[in-house]
Amino acid sequence: MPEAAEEARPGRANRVAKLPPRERILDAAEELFHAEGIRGVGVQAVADRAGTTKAALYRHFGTKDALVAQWLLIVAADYVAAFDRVEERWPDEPLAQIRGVAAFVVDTLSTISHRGCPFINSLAELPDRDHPARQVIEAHKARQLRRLTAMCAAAGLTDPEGAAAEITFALEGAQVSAQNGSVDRIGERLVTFVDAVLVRHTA
Amino acid sequence: MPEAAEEARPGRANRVAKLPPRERILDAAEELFHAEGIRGVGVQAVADRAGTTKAALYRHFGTKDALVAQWLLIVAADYVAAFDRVEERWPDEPLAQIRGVAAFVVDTLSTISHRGCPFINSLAELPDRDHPARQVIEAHKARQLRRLTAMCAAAGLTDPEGAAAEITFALEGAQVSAQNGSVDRIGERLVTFVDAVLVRHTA
DNA sequence: CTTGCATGATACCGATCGGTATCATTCGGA
DNA sequence: TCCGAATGATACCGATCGGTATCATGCAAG
Repeated sequence: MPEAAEEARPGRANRVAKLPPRERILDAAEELFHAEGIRGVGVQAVADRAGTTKAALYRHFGTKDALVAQWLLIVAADYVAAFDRVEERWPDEPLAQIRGVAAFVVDTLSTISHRGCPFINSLAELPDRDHPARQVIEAHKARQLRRLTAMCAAAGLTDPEGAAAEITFALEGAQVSAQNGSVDRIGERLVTFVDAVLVRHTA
Repeated sequence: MPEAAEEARPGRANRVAKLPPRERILDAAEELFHAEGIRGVGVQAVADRAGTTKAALYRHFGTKDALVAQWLLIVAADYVAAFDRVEERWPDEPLAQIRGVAAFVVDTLSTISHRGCPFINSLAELPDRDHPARQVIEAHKARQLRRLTAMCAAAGLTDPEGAAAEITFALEGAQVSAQNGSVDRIGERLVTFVDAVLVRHTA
């Protein structure tokens, strides 16, 4: 039974084992960049984790910075998918959509256990405003705020921009607080909090 | 006029010129770590900026990690001083104290122009939970939350812990939003927001 | 005046960094 | 079947990293 060797490493590994190198590298990058930080992980470590070599990594991405940008593009796509999901699940119910977005962030709070939001962390690690990953981050933040504002407007809230800004505060503050672990019961507090914002902005 | 040479470099530099090396190093570290990130600044660069040498740096701090911890201790002391100030300025007026703390954070929002909160950034750059600077960060966050909770309790708010947690969300979320620049008029929004929290938790 | 300590300058250490070059192997499509 | 592209392995490059050792200077207290 030769294929039994696939279960040698548990979890993610065997699922990834036979993917093309580009996918394996992105998978390894996601894991390592998030766990150790961008500047704390060398390209050799990423290649090793992906079961390939530095040469293959540079053939596909050309630069470590480009790899970082590609990784953040994937993370951003997860958020886009989450917004799509809540819009599909509660059509014509913008208030439910907003609560759905908050619930999505609450879910990520446990997933990203104590290592925080990849975008916030990357922003701290990439002070260079010309870094290719910065464009990805800014585009993501702008898109998220735009969709949130649209939901607030559709819900008939007074001052949709203000409501969306406050909700953004709360979402990002919750992720930071979860990272440093000083505040407990963050998920519940965040939901309560977003509800309060919605109520206050309702005529 | 020999002392006229002191005004050769504008701003901070001449004030620092004749301080003992330890102070100059901490001053340079504060500037560089915040601007470029901890991992983005080498000890040689800190020593150069301080007008001294690596040898002197290691004589005083022993380790780069220890220097980072000392730097964060100073930043934390600034926050402690801010809390002391609002308590001294509005004794027996806890609501005014809380608003004063929020105003202090609003002030820092422009000071730390687009480079974010040193604690949040350092947390992203130091994934190692045993890093000496982590203890400084955790102690700071815990102390800040404790004092904020005490103010909320003194103000007679229902659920002081909840109110303090929500205010913490807002303060940290505002700093992150200021860093990525996606949200405008952050200062006003933060003040509005904290007021709303106080109102909602008032019986 | 002299002694002693902190400082500044410099060279050096091994390790690791991002990135490149070379070459044998493998594998899928014509 | 054969060919060409993609892959894996490995060695190498210059630069920089955190950290150490050495030594001459300068300054301040005895």
